[in-house]
Amino acid sequence: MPTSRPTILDVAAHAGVSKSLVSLALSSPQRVSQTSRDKIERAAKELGYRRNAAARSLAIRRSQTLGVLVLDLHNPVFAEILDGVQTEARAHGLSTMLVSGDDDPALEQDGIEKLLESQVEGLVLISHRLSESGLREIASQVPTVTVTRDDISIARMDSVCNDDVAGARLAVEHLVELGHRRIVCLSGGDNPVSHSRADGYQQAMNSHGLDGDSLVVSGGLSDIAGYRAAHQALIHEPTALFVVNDIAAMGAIAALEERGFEVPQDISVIGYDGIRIAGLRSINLTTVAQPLAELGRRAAIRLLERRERPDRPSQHDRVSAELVVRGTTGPPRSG
Amino acid sequence: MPTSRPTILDVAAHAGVSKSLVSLALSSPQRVSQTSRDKIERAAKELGYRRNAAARSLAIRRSQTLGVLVLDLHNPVFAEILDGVQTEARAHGLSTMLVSGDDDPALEQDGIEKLLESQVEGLVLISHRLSESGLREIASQVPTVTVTRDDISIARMDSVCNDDVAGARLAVEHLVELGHRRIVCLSGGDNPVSHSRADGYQQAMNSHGLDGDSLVVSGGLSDIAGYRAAHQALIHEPTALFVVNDIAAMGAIAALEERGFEVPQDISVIGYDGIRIAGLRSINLTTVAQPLAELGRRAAIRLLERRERPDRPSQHDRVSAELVVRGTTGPPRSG
DNA sequence: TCCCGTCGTTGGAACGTTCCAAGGATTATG
DNA sequence: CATAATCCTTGGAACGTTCCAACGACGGGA
Repeated sequence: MPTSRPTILDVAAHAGVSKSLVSLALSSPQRVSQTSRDKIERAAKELGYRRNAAARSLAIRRSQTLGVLVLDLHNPVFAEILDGVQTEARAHGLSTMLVSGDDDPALEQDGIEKLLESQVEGLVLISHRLSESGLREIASQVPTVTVTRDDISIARMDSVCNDDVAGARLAVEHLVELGHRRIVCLSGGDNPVSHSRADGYQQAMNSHGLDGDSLVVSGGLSDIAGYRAAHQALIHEPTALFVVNDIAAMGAIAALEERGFEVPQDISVIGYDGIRIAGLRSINLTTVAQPLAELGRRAAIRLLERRERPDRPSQHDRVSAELVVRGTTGPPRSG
Repeated sequence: MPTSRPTILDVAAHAGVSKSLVSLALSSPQRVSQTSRDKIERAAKELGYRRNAAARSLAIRRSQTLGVLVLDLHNPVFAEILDGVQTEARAHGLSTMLVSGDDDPALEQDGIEKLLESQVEGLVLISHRLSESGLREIASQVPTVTVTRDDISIARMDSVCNDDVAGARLAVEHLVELGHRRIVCLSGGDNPVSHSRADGYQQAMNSHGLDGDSLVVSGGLSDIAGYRAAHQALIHEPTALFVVNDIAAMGAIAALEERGFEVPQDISVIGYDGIRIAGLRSINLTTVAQPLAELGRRAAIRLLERRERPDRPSQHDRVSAELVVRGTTGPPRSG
């Protein structure tokens, strides 16, 4: 700030060597003599030298950066996925650049534009809402992987998801084992994820001969949506609810308590996602947990692979979710 | 990816004009003729041209980017603060680059290094844990503002905080108005924020002549810490708890319910921070809400100001917190 | 003794932009 | 009709790196 930052030339002059040698000392120290190395190190420290990432990325023609787009920073799953991306990226010497769509498609588009201008070497899209053609265009320019969605398949684009159908079955199995029969599913409305989870529910119910007892109430993915859907579900006197995401499950529990039902004594509730807060003592939600960080890690790995081999076939990873039994499920009262 | 990206020269050749004109058309279109502008636009679209941010930032000698360091991505307040930073930055045509310290001081240091190498034009530190000398060095290189902490004052560094003492008083006032007297404070351990909030509690208790009833139990800022501290607090038969942050308050509520107390009928609980999840139906926590996005917005503004006038005196903003009454506070049973 | 390989070092070109001084064309002014 | 002013356009230098070909010095093998 005081004056402009020192450059490699300043360091070179100060150390009495050429700029090339400074550059070399910075990137592969073992290739310069001990004496020069010392001089350079000292000079750099004295001047407070710091290399200029822009110049570097221009020269080497790669940014060493991965771009990450999240739909909305407030979505609690995002931080955990991002964690995985960052860990893996860091292990390979890459930085990550994050932009948030803030739930606004225009900003989302804008953010991607920024990332591409920054020459990111790969793009992780966590719950985007781009059109197929938009995706196709992006994927043609840079290695891209979508996390959480795999409804669109595009050449040169990979995806990483959990197996929603299997996960939902896990949830139902758990309830059935506890002795429940009248299990209602609170679905999250019209999106691929909710559909798959509702499917899994249906399959599991059928395979236990509970077709007659099965019922899907469609709501939304939010707290309030879960709250409302639970009120509706109560008409059918369920002994357990399978809610397709944790946040909505939290809303559902609020509704049940409001109506005087105790969870899990009167009605059991199981969610889906495995977000951290749902594990806090005051909620203690039984759920099907996605390995969120693992999703992020895999996404980063796919990107690194495709960077090596841009034309390798698309890969669609499925990681399996895991039942986490906590305090909101138990045997039914009369079971 | 297919071949290397088109550059401004490719566009120029394709449009039959000079590179300089293309550059001009991109930055100030009104200064080139209609015909050239059209040709250039068409050429750029056809080639899928996208400007190279690295080259640009090298040439103009500024990155147009703000750096943000967060202590830990999982901290629920972070997203909301970041929101404010991004909104403000965006309004001024700046991007933001986020790095997370992941609760590890080495990574934190590393992240800052990365940001500085990227020539960020300002740095927002959200709950850092740097030493004073570390801070001083950073602030000497780039406009810096700390959010959430203002215990260290350094030339050329600004800070943005809420007024914890006043906020804590607000909480106590609320409880006193409801008729509570035996109000216990669950503090968050040995950090500046917790101390200030406990101070505010003490002041408010004194000013209502409740010195005799005041009691501070020291715990931590986590869910479990709140849970444990609540158990301790119960020994003193409080009618209300003031917990210095929302997450710990959630833990405290869990403890109370476990011991058979109903909230707020038997014991009222009020938190501090105003994190979004605590407002969900299933928690519905009364709290003192910091204007989190506003904190972020202000931080960005300070940075922009200092970018203009690097040597203006340090400014320490205090924004005021606000009482948000929800479902966990009410009149005491016998009041 | 001469040549060759190795080691440490160097200047120059390149990366893709922006900016500036200056060029040419056209129009306005005396 | 000459000159000035305006508008649009241009080439070249700069930004701070990395990389490459090439250099001299030095030691070892023939």
